[in-house]
Amino acid sequence: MRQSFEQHILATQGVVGITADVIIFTVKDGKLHVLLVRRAHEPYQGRWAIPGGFMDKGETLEETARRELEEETGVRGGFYLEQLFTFSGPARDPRGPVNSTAYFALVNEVSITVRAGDDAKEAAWFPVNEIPRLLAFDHGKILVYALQRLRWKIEYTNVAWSFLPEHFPLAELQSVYEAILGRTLDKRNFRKKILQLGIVVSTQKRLSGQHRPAQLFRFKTRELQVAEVL
Amino acid sequence: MRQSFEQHILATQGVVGITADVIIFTVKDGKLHVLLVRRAHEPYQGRWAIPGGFMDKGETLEETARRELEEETGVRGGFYLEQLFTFSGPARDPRGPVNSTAYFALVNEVSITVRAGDDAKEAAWFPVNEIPRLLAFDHGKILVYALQRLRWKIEYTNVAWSFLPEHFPLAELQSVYEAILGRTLDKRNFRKKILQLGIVVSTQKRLSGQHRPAQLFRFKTRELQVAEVL
DNA sequence: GTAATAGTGTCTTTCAGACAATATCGA
DNA sequence: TCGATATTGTCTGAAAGACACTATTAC
Repeated sequence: MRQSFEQHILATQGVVGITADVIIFTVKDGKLHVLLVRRAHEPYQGRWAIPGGFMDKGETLEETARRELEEETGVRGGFYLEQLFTFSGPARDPRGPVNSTAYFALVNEVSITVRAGDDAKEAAWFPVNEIPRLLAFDHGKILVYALQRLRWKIEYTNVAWSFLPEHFPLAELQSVYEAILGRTLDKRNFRKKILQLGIVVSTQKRLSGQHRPAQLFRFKTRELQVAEVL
Repeated sequence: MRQSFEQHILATQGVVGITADVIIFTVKDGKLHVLLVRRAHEPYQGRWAIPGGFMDKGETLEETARRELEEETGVRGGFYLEQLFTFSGPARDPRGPVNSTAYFALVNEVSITVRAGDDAKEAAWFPVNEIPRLLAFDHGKILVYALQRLRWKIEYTNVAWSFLPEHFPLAELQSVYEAILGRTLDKRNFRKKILQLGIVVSTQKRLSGQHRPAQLFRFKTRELQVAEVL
């Protein structure tokens, strides 16, 4: 029975590669960045690409995505990962049909150390408005889609926690929002809204430079919560 | 080169079945319905399931989904189709690993004629709150997810067009919203909001029974548009 | 006291939501 | 004129968005 099932699959759909690609975002220096890798092999050798890799036997797609994320960044937790879309079709990869399920990951800059994975000879952060025009495969399209989703997500949920350390001043939270949305926000209205939503709670003070020290906050929960932030 | 790519895939990921499953929604008799099929073969023979099928060579997943949709309902256009999520993992199907990409389709009741497809011996509409407890595979979970997404989509976009004919009275649009959201809406507030949004435009009058005839409206565009309806 | 950042309050306008009476048609 | 459905407006409360000054610290 198992045998005939496999044969049926091979006969009707053929051999299809299955990959998980992970668009890894972080906020660095007040700007939203994406992690790209330079491809070490054909096809698209030398082009920048979204990190990804083939599914292994017995894995789920999410496990593949987590594995790729760890290989590239070394994060061990405290990040946010969400499935984005599955891209398919015979023409995406010259080697043959490949189904790629894209995920996006949001990581805190300080919790990671970038390193190039297997199939890549180089990995680097790119500010989202300085991304190379030509990426490998259809990765340009995928990136656009991921950005849209991220912008939506940051406005309607509490995911911003994934970019921040446990404790942070509100000004830093605001700058995360500004980096992702690409516009400045009014400080008073922002604080009012965030505090009234109750997604953060205040804690102690903060050591600081030659100016008034800021109060530190933390997120009430570091799991996805729907909340109309903006 | 092609050969070694296929061999590499087979060695590392094995043979993975790829299906597109389509959750087909319609509004009938003022209630939201889902189309289910009764499985003709093992596994889960006799159980109700979401219609779906394996991808063919050279197809995209969306083409597979459209094909399944047409097989089951005969619709030829005027529907809405959107990718939902890709479910994966070695344990979903006893025959072996299967990646299922779920789509949801919204169709106008009158544009279709239900018929059982290949792998099904029967197809039927179920009101969403009278769905059999035990569905095949993990289809119960998938359905819950689809319902969430549909409820979100109807509140924030103009997709309601997909359930309605070209011309319709506002009361019918309202009943679509009520069927999907599962609560009644105030007529005055609903009309105010919809008209002010400008997603529908008025046309002529309507022949009717023994009461005041209603004005007919049509959607300004029958393509997805973001609009905060409710 | 100065430089630097943190923190706070009011006003206006818009919109969601509650609520009930009149209009028009066929019979 | 009755039965049935269509159509319309007002009020209230909540929240978004514009806007500028005071507070606290290190030096």
